[in-house]
Amino acid sequence: MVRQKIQIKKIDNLTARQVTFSKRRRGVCKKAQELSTLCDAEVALIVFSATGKLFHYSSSSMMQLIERHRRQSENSDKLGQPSLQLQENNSCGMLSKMLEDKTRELRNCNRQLSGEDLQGLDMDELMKLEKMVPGGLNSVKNEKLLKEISLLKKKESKLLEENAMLKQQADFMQKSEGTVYGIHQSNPSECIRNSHGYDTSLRLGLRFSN
Amino acid sequence: MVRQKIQIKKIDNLTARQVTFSKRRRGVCKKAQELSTLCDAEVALIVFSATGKLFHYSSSSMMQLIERHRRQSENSDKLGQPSLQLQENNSCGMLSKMLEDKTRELRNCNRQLSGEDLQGLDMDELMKLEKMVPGGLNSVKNEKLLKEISLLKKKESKLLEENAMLKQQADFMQKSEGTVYGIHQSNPSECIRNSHGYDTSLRLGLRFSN
DNA sequence: AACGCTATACTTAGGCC
DNA sequence: CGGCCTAAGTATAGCGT
Repeated sequence: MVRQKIQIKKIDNLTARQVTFSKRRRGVCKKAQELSTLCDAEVALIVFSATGKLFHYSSSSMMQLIERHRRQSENSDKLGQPSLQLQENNSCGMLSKMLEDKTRELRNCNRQLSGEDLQGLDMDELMKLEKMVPGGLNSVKNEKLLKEISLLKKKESKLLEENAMLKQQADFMQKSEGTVYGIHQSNPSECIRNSHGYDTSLRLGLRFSN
Repeated sequence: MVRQKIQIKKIDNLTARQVTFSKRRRGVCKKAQELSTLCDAEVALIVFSATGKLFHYSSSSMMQLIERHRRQSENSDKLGQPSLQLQENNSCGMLSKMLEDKTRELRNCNRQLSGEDLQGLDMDELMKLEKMVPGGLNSVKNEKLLKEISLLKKKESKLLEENAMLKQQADFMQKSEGTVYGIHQSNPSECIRNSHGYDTSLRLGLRFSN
């Protein structure tokens, strides 16, 4: 329960990641808003969740801010770009290059999933693939095994408890045939305790004297 | 020198405002970055200082994110934007849309490879998969876990057996004695119940005649 | 999944260079 | 403007519900 310092890297556990996302997303939004208010700045924030959901904040008009950003960043690129036209072409070119990359990556990915052999890939691509497969299967499986173990352990202790109970019961019956069964407990030391230290006889609503 | 809680309103003092701006701007940027890394989200942040200076951060391509935002928010603006045609004709937009599709597809792919989609599978299916996947899953650790599980299962069945026997014994003794164990509750209010309010004696399969 | 809690990690106001 | 410092104020990880 002691909060740990966390590494800034992708959170493995899906649920935890979603929870953190929703918490931190609100956090960032708040910060962005505060910045805008406190310092009279214009702020736009766009967030896409891993599942593609969109969240955004902007201190004024998002469109306006984006427009302004586009103009300004063009200007700051200004080291004598041959022409605006060319630059536009460049962004398109960049996009299409990225598209190409993604397509190739995707192809590798599918190959991997369908178990095709990787003979045709070169070293670089193999390295990339290695990074992409972090032994997820192993970890999922391990988790399952661990869960099963803990479940079994719980079962075991329950059974043990019940067992002890029954034994005691049998013992008692043998010893005290025909006696009176009062509701007092004269000897605390005979109190039946389970592994948790609780007096189980209480739970049964039974009391036996001897 | 005692730090005050600050109001979220424009800071009057110019210098203080600038200092705060620069500090908080970095703060927000960092948060945005962390969000993107931790939660596998795409984040774009645009900030204009009051003096018009531009700062920005984006987890991937700012252009792509803005494009995507534009499309997505148009979609949520619903029907018949006249700009739809225009948008389709915009080659950058089209490229970026394709890129986005690929990215999403790739993400799904990677998710599958990294095991997130395997959470729903049961052990048998996992074992099957294990045989299909080349990476050495026959780790010592796994074997140990499996051994522990089988041990626990053995224990469990032993206990169950023993338990059943004891119960039988108890039953038998009760019947053969045919006696009354004064546990009948003349006063319901005296029934001791556990914290859940259940009468546990039932759960133990014990019966007392009266 | 969203909300509440609490201890702890992180951010940052206010100083001073 | 950017660093460094400290104490105060906030955000949030890890729980439970």
